[in-house]
Amino acid sequence: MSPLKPDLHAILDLDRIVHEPARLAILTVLAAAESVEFLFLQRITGLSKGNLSSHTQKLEAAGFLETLKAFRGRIPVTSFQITEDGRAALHAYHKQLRALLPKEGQP
Amino acid sequence: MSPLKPDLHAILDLDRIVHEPARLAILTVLAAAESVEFLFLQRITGLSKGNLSSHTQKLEAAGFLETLKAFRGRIPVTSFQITEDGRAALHAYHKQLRALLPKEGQP
DNA sequence: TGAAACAAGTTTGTAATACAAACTAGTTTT
DNA sequence: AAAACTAGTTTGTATTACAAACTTGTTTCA
Repeated sequence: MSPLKPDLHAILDLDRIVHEPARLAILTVLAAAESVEFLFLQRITGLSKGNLSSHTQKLEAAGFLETLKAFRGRIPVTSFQITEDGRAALHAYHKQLRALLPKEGQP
Repeated sequence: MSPLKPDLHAILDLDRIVHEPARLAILTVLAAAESVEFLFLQRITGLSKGNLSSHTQKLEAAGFLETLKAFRGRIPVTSFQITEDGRAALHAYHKQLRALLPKEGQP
């Protein structure tokens, strides 16, 4: 069988929740920290508040992160934590990408 | 500066034309052959005709492939060829992905 | 011969999406 | 107490991915 075919299906089967750049960026940050605050996330990603809010909601609906609402003094602070499922999904996504990326300098 | 930030922008700057899985699959096939016929492409990707047609149109509009219409006997046959721009975009995309993928087995 | 089935794509309609503007609810400043 | 600020969410919109239905032509069959 052609060596191309499996790669093609790997491409078409990529997890779309993770594949979206904004969400991949969010998960990447969350994977590197215990927990991350909304405003910090907004600043380093450059996403608008509305857009960030909807992506985190989508990631939460997928079970890939948890939202923690707290107060600092009297100001509300929303933080996010990646879940085990989220970490697994991110690793699986990385693995899929590695599998379909040609080696550097390959035709 | 945090080592995370550049990666984040690499993620958010991914070329959306190439990033879409269906189109990435198409470009991947085209990059491996002189030219590829519509129906062959449809069969190995599993995309519907309509979907394949609109993705190839989008890739053509981006200048990433060329559409060649011919006849085999009296039956029309549409073939596609990746352009230099398309190949460059695909390679750039691969490079960006490599840059942002953590090494295997890294936290 | 002409009707029905088939081939190769394209156009059209639709549901889902990404995104930012506008809004909400509360707090601090003036 | 009014104005300005903070932290997010909801709403509206333009784009998109996708498949169903259509178009144009060819072959088969009655």
